Amino acid sequence: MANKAITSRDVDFGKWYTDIVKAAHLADYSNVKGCTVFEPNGYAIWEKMQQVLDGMYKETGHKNVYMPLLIPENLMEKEGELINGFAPEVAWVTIGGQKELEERMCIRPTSETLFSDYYASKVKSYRDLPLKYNQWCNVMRWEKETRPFLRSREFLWQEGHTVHATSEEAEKETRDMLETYKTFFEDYLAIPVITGKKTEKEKFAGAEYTLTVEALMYNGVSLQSATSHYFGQKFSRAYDIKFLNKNNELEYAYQTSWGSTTRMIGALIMVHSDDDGLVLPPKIAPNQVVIIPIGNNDKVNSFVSSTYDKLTESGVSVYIDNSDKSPGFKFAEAEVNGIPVRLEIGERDLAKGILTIARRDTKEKMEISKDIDIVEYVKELLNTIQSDMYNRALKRRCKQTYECHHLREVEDIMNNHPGFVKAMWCGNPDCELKMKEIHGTKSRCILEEEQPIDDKCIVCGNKAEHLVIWGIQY
RNA sequence: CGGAAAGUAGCUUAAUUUGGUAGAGCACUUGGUUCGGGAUCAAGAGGUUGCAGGUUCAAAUCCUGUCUUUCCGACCA
Repeated sequence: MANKAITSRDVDFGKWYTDIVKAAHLADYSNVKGCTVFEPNGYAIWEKMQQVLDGMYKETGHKNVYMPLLIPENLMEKEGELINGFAPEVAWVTIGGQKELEERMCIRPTSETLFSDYYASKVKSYRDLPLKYNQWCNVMRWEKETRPFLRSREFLWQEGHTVHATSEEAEKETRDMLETYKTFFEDYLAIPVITGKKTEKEKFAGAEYTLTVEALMYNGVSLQSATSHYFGQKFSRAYDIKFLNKNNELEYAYQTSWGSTTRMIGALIMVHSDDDGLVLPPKIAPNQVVIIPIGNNDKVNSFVSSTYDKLTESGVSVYIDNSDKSPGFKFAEAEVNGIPVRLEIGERDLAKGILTIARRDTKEKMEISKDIDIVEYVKELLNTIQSDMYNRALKRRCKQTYECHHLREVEDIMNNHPGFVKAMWCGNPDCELKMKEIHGTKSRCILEEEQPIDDKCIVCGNKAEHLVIWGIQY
């Protein structure tokens, strides 16, 4: 039976999304537009994401730092493209409501300026390089339209900023971090992604180029999910980050930055969840298993606690729902919250020598012998759920990806059943603008490794340069 | 930032048209009986009607402003 508090995702996807956010207690609205409260369930997912990503960064030689929240105006403006790109959404600070500070300051929308200024003072020699830093923090961008997780004015993220002695090394870093994101999305979030290069029009303000991880949501809308930028010497020239190379020549350093945000929680919802609530992939679920005792007697209680101990010792995150709600209520609540595996332990089953185990993703219920090696069984089930979730998402994305050779095909697709459109492009920004007239279809990224599917641009018919994935974006 | 709609208890809402003691269901608290798909009985608590002004003997209701939310455009992770 469907959850009464949740609108069906096939009826109204936008409403369904916010219903899930509220029903699963991920976030709540505050009195400031675009600034939400991260509730325990939502924040726990973020902590898990942080834990995994942070481990990956550390393994590849990155160190965490923390930069100030405020950026002085003169620092912000040194690199022209960045400030031009961000100007409309930068929040400036006033004191006591009206009084401007002696030096105007803004709340960071991103921290390239702060890192670059810092690096300028630290980098003297090729021996100082590379510097590979990352920070976990909040940033503020004054968006017009907001949605929990997907687009908020304040959001949490990680931003990596690195400096290198050569362009080769910096470009490799840009690629490596893109791969890290891809691995994280596919192996942990169970979300298949497409990677590629942003067009000039869509790239990060101030970057030489931007690499991106793009995912397709259940409703066929695409979501830019993480980005990795190569800056070349753009920022080092603006901020004067110079070092002496091995030939004793003064040279500007090469930089990168890469980021991923709490938007990933939104992606998790829109790819996997259903009308009964959240569905979490086991590898990112703060709680992987819930044990629901049914009835209250010594036999049940001792079996529950020994099962709990075994699972906990083996590293499975598990909790016992000991509240005095009815079993049916607990089942429904575990489902809304997206707990991957539910173990129902009751007198009736124990008498028969069995346990009931249910998986959240398929809602399948199985009866297993109570003498089975529960740790092994649960671990295998968690792995199965993880890969099944990925495969289902991949299958859906394949179904929602279309090769197009004519604009009218794109129009037909975006009208009736949106998704990723693969089509050739000549490289002219005017053709991107034309494409945008079709329900706001934008280039998501340039596919770099796939074979061309046509020799003409789908918009103007001139010689095609790139195979591009197009989509309607969040 | 332009266009549209909404805001009454934690949630869903009644009373707004025609100004006159803000009422219910779910959730919550206490006690009992229950417990294998959102249990049930009894009692109880919870509101300056988003906020600020104005009109009036009287405002949830009418007027003005403002904030928040949702949808549609423009901007964006």
